[in-house]
Amino acid sequence: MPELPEVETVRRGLAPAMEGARLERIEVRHRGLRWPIAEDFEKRLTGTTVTGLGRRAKYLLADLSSGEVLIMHLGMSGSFRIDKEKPGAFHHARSKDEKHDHVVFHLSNGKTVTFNDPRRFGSMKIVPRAKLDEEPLLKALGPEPLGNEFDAAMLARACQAKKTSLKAALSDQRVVAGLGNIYVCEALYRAHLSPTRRASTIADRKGEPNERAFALVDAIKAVLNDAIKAGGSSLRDHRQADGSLGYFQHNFRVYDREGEPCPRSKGTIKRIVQSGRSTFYCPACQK
DNA sequence: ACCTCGACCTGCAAGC
DNA sequence: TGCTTGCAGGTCGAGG
Repeated sequence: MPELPEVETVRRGLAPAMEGARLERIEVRHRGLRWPIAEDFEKRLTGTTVTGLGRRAKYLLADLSSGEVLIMHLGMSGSFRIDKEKPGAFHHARSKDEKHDHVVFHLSNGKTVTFNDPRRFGSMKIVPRAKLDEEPLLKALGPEPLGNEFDAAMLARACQAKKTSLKAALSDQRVVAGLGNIYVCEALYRAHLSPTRRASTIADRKGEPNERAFALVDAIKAVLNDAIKAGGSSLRDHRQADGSLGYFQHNFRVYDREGEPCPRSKGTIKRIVQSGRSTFYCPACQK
């Protein structure tokens, strides 16, 4: 579920609860995430204060007063929940939703932040801040799509020598960091570009961006900004409900709409498989 | 060096 | 109703 906009929405939801709070107690109920949670995880976190909560691509980065950084990834099915610990309250029986609560952060402000992840593709890792730029998880990541370094010239250069499809290139976190299956489909739709088109066709022989590269960069930025905006409003709704973060509904134009009419042409949305993942697009208006 | 594919997990919906 | 199958928003590492 979580691509860049969802992770950013989670970050914005968690920041008010976590920033400035001390981690009083860490409860790890299941160490078997994508990689096992380190044996010294609880010890390294307990007693430190979260000084800031940031994001790089789909990773959440919690800055700690200990001089370390907690790196978290939501995988496919991860989410966070904020609960207010009511002193002396009965705790109700564990519901089905709590079955996959793997890590619980008990904060000094009386709140708890719980990481839930049914499929356990998520991950958590602590690294010294001084070593963050050598961190293998982050080192190979391409530019942030909403940052200034991400532009048509850069994208064209990155795609110039590629033999793969545009879909595969945009899904590659080394080319641009934070897009996933949904937003790649949505961005290509907005840019009127076919997911099967060779990535190198957004550049000329010299690697200079062409019209398609400019359209694509604009589409990527627009679709991400729209989704973050939608996430912001869903945040307000969700917080009152059950505090769960990481999940919100928006209207995709092509994703998961196989067989439906194209919103802007006479075409019908088609589903194909590219490198093992579903791609949705309109063959009539995406060239 | 590049690219594709299987593997890691659980849950859910569709089909029989 | 129950079983089986396929599919899911990610990414790493093996193998071509």
